Amino acid sequence: MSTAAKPPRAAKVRHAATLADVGREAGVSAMAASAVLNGARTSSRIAEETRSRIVAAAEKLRYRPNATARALADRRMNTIGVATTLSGSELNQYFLEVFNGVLEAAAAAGQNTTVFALSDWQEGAQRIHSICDGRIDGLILLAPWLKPEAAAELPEHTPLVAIHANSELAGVLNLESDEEAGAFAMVSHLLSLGHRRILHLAGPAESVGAQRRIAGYRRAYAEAGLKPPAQHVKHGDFSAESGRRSLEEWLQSQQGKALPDVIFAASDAIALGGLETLTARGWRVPADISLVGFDDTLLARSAHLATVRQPLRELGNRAVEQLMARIDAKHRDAAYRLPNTIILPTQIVPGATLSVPRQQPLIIT
Amino acid sequence: MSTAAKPPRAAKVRHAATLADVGREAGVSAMAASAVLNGARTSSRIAEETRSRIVAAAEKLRYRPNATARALADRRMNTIGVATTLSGSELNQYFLEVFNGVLEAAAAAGQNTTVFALSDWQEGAQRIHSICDGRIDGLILLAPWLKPEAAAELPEHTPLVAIHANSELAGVLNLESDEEAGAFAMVSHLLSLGHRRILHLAGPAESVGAQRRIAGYRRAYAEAGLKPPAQHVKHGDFSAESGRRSLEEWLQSQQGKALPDVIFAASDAIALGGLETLTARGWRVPADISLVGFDDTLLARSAHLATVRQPLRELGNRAVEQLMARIDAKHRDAAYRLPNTIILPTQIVPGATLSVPRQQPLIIT
DNA sequence: CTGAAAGCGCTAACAA
DNA sequence: TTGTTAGCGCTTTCAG
Repeated sequence: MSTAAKPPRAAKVRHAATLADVGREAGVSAMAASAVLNGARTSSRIAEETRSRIVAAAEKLRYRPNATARALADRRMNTIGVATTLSGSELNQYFLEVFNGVLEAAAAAGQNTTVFALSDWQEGAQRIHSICDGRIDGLILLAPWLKPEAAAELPEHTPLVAIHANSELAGVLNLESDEEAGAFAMVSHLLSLGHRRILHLAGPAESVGAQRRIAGYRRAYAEAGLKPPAQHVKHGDFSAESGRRSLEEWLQSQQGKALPDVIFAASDAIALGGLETLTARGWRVPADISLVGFDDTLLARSAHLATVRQPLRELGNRAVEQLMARIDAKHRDAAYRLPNTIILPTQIVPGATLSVPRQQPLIIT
Repeated sequence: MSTAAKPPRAAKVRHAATLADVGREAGVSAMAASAVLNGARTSSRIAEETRSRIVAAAEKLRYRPNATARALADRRMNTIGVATTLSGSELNQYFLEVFNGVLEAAAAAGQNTTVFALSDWQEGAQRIHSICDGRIDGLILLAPWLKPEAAAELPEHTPLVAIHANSELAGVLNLESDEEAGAFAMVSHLLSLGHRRILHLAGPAESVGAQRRIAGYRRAYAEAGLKPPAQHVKHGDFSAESGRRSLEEWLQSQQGKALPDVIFAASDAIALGGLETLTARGWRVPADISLVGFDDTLLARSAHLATVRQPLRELGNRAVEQLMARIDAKHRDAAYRLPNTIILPTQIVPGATLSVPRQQPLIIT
């Protein structure tokens, strides 16, 4: 046997050279190496000569700092999480746009972003707890649907921010856009164009977002001194498939009556689904019937759909900004569970699917 | 002063109760707690009585395992990374679809997914190194464009898998779809419908993906015993904006000549951009001119664009599957840098934008 | 200016 | 069956 110090254990997997390796190579301690290579505010400055020896050694050994070790010592991963339900097959444009905003702002703040795809919000607080285990410094909840009981169980040690939460979450900032005002503005605009029979293809009855769009729809009629036609709000979910089916069902139930002047869909996806149904039945948009959506996703823009713009990307930006503020506060040992609500404005987007109503209404067959 | 043992340091930030806390509470050691609460294969089984005491203590203290500590000890984060360039404003449907596949497969494998948004592949290997620092167990490179020099510098200690790499990467599995065959099949189909003047709006000349589509386009003519019309390949990039502009430019350069029978775009985005240009000039699709794309993104499906399907979601699935195999191999101390190539088939997707050519060609004005 | 020591929370090996 | 010891790689006091 030689005198070579045998390693305490056959390292399972070597990640790369460590600070200790570098120190050994340069003939200094690991902390000297740390100070030079990663040292943020290690007040003690290292002599120029030592420093260059260390740098050379690091270079030679291809030293790479290990993020998990640093995270353990710092209690900080420099990573934020985004939790959402990416339901099955229908690709979610809403998610994509918000996510882009998150990515953008996170990158600007020097943070990484990890995505947690929940199968269902009902697994809720439990799952969220298991996410907040040190691997992320803060979490964005994207359109969470949590029961009040679940909300009370949310982790306390990780800053949380929600976007379009379906109910208030104790101690969690909620970011939203002014959906009621957006719906109000759009429907008022439709009324001012002369439309009267406005069919609203709404979202789920339990969704506050859907409720707010309906409220805006009703208020627009009210403030115009008009009454919305009976049976002109049809619930479904926010998907294209739902838009297709739900319009079809509605039309079947209204045979022989007048075709609406315009369809106001609660999402772009619904609108595009509805468009399929209209086209399949041979109606032309907007000559025979106008169509407007809600969200202003890329899909809408590419279809030239008139819609209500929600500032999706900006919601993502703002969520990150607020989350970072809370993370920093926590690390400064300040209060970081600052509940609050931020509401961004919505806005009407013109498009090729909207024009004035026909003179003579068509009849539903 | 009381006799209370003062803590060694005022804990900067408490994550949650630790195993030591739980052990103390239950009157056992931390490793007993570890064995009970997290213990995978800690052979020594704990007495039932102790176990329940530990579980109770954990419950009471709301114990949560700390992911970073575990990662440091295990050298494993149970997280995979996806690196890509998400260029500026134009939302990337290609990314969304692949990413969905990745998320799906990663979730099934119990892994999380973190996204690294590169500003540019040219920062390349350097940036990728800084990503592979223990925070992820493996990395998927999405459509990387790396110079050979950069490719040689890729990290060795982290398994890597590429999707649609623009050049072979030493030691990195590359997943792709058969673009040449897809283009060949589509153009052959167009020819069989009687189309002859097929304008190909291609991608960047340096992109191998673009080159392969062009190769398929040429081979289809060749195998049909025909010659492609002169000046009927126009380069651009893969975006809608490019499709718009590049078709416009081409049309301007071809004034007075016959309008092509059909446009074969190298991406759905290009096709949709081209559609705008055609519509703006008053041409109807497919009555006046047919249009087909490439990719089969959601955008194409929603526009009923005829296109060539690349199995984007499946590419994401497969990338994760292969990556996991390599990560596992590495942890078993087996070889994990297994270069290879996997090519998935492409397929023609019918759509409303394709019909037979006009009898009399229109003239470009 | 530099090194020694302790600890972040967890796990694997070895004693008891 | 359980506790002890020794790290994973890095940072941060605190002495020298």
